[in-house]
Amino acid sequence: MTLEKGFEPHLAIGETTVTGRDIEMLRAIDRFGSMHEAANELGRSYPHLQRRVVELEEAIGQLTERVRGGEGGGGTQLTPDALGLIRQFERLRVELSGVTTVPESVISGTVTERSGELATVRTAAGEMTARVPTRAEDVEIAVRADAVVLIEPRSPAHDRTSIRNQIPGVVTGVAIDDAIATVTVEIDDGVMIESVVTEESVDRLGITEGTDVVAAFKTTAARAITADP
Amino acid sequence: MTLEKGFEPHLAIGETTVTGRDIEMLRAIDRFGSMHEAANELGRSYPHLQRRVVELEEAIGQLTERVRGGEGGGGTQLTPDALGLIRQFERLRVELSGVTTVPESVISGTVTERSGELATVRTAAGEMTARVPTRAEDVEIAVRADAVVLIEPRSPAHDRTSIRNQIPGVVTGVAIDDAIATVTVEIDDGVMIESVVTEESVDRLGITEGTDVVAAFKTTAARAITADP
DNA sequence: CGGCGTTGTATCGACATAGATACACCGTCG
DNA sequence: CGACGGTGTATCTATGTCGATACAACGCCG
Repeated sequence: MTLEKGFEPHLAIGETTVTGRDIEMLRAIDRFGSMHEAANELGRSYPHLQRRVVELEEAIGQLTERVRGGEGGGGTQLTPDALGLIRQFERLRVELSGVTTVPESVISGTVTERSGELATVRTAAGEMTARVPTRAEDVEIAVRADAVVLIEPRSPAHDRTSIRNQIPGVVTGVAIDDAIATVTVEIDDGVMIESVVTEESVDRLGITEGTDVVAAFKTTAARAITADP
Repeated sequence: MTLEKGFEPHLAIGETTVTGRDIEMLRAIDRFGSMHEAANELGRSYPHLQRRVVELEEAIGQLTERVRGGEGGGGTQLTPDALGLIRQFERLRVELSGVTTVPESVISGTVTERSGELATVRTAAGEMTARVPTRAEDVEIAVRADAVVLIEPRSPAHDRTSIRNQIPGVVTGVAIDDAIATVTVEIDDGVMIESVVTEESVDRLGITEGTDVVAAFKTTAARAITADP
């Protein structure tokens, strides 16, 4: 039984929310220069589509230049704001899909010290700092693999960065697919951290199975959730 | 006009998808030990709620122990699988909400070279590498602020890490809230990158307005979308 | 000046969703 | 043995969504 992670993005302003359907609609309007043809293409009714455009504009501001009559009967062009809206939505979708496609490492531990939203967590692989939104004792720290940096050991001056969690380990696996490598680092017996890096970085740092590396990640990229409820 | 980023998470298996409403329902059943009281609490009709439980179980497997008659008239208890499902859903929600709560930086540029899913992008602030899923020419690179590392300039050996994008800039703003700082770095005239770091890092690196820093992020954490729809 | 293909608007009907109601079934408890 | 409070199920109805239809308004074009 494997459940597939999914999501539906939206952008909200006041009562109205811009959905994927709206973006699809705006893109069709842009493609055809006509709400009528857009409605046809999408298999939607023109009256509702037109109504929706007005509704969005009432909430967000001008999104279209609609002309009635004239050459070709008229038409509808998107404003730069509308194009920006489409891009913003697409960025949101891409970033969210990053969550569902990038692997995540989970490390359990217990909170030893708190400071605001941050906390120090004692784990099998040593102490780490993470964001701990809820008041919790036993936690699981989750780190996205694309937030994990691999550092060559014995290279100096790594307190000169904002990366506070730097955990030495040994590479136990390297899987390369289409110029992107997923590197598994064992930071304690049976405790793994995954990192996705470019194939170029793997080559440059000479990473293969058995290599000593430091797996590093920012405190703000590590999120803890309570382990129990 | 600021649009608030949002999303609706779900878990899919075959035709049926588990929504936030389903999770809310399961949690209410767990709280009361009774589907009837759960329906009351949520203001939902018992028949549909009961039907939905059966539907979910047909897709996922046993989620409840439902007994009819007996002490207190019977009742419904969640199985460990159901509790695991709730946790899985909650974790997905937390991961996704990371995207909507952390600021993103957007940098436009044009693709100059491709290698698999990766590409080199020329921007006003120099060349960067990013994930570019679609075949695109003009792109926008989006980077999450919690993936941006701040590095002290003139510190050596930063080719000894898997961070390929290292862009010098000047700090133009530091906003501290609850031990977490949002640092704005100007990497070119009017082009900003935001980074969220701990207050501790801000102090340690001596970051204030006007400080020279290097804003760095991994290629795999930078995602590009087409600028033209 | 009429035709054409748009935008704008009112209205109807099909359909899905979800609450409301009613009732059979079940097993313990007083 | 009947009351009680739960599960299981059929059915009706209110509601909202969305496509379908119809028609007015508009302005270029032949």
